[in-house]
Amino acid sequence: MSEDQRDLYYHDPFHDDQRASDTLFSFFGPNSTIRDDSSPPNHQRFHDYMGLSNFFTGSNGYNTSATTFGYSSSSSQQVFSLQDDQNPMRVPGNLVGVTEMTPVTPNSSSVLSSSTEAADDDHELNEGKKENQPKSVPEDVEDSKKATKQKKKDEKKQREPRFAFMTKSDIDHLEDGYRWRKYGQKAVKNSPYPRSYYRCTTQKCTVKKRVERSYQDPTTVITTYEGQHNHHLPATLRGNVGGLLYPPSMMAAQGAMMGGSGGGSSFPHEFLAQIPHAFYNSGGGSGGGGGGGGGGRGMNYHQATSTPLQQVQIPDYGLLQDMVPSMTFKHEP
DNA sequence: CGCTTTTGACCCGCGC
DNA sequence: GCGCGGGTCAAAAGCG
Repeated sequence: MSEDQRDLYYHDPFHDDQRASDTLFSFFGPNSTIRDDSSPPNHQRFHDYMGLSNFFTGSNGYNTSATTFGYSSSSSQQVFSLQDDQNPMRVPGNLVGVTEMTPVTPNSSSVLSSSTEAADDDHELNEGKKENQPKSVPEDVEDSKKATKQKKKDEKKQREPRFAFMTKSDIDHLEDGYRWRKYGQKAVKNSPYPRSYYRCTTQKCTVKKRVERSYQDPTTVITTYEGQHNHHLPATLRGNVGGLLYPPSMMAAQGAMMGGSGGGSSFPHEFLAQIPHAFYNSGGGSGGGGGGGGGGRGMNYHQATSTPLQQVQIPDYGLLQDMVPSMTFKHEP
């Protein structure tokens, strides 16, 4: 694991106040932070989200977001956080912070500008690994294994862009509209909580995500997405429907959180769920793809706490130490 | 029966 | 070179 990740996991996200206050700054500038002190209706917040959404969806791609952040794509990582000063969020999962982690690679710009391609590469790599690294390696495969090794060396660290965020939730695996298959679990050093590894079950989709609970704040779940979905939300979900997670008003808009109306559900959880989607599939939400029927059953969100977020901070990301954009996110009761 | 989860083993990169 | 830790594989078990 790279240092950035290590920092994410091992630095104290919630207690290193000084650090965060030094690094956090208004994401959209003083007048554009997500802050609804005057308790505006939800759609007002979605207007605020627009800024964020535009930021994410922008004109497609990581470079855009990178430049929006004010630094080039050669930067290792980009971070912003959502901050809720005191007021409780009436949502199952409270979004705490979001982090985009671009690949740590010499030519990250190319990855950023063609992340789909990168995803395919990764897929091929994985396939190659599967085929060429069986548990018991026949001798005739040895050469190809070496070749693969060399190839991998050459292409080393063609990592997928990563995108991490923290949520306040009782459950680890928050529903985000996609289907995931768990493929591993590891104990995390210095943490009593294991880290789970998930892969998108959609064919040829190489998106992965890691889910772990913060050992500093067990109520906080750290989710890290890696890769880019090359498909829309699955039509059916286990106990959920994409269209429920993403109301048509949201789906119809370009990308996430674009809907001016917001359907009256200004859901940080939706926001949470949409971030990777919007980020990776900018414009992918066009046409209200996830129809799925608007109302009916309540969203099948797992029960999560509504614990007020007090001092919420993004952790020290090491390489990002001088680049920690943030925004304030207040929610009226 | 098909899909998902569990879990031990393995691979790999990195620091010492 | 070795050990450590993160990430992945894949067989077996579990589940609906």
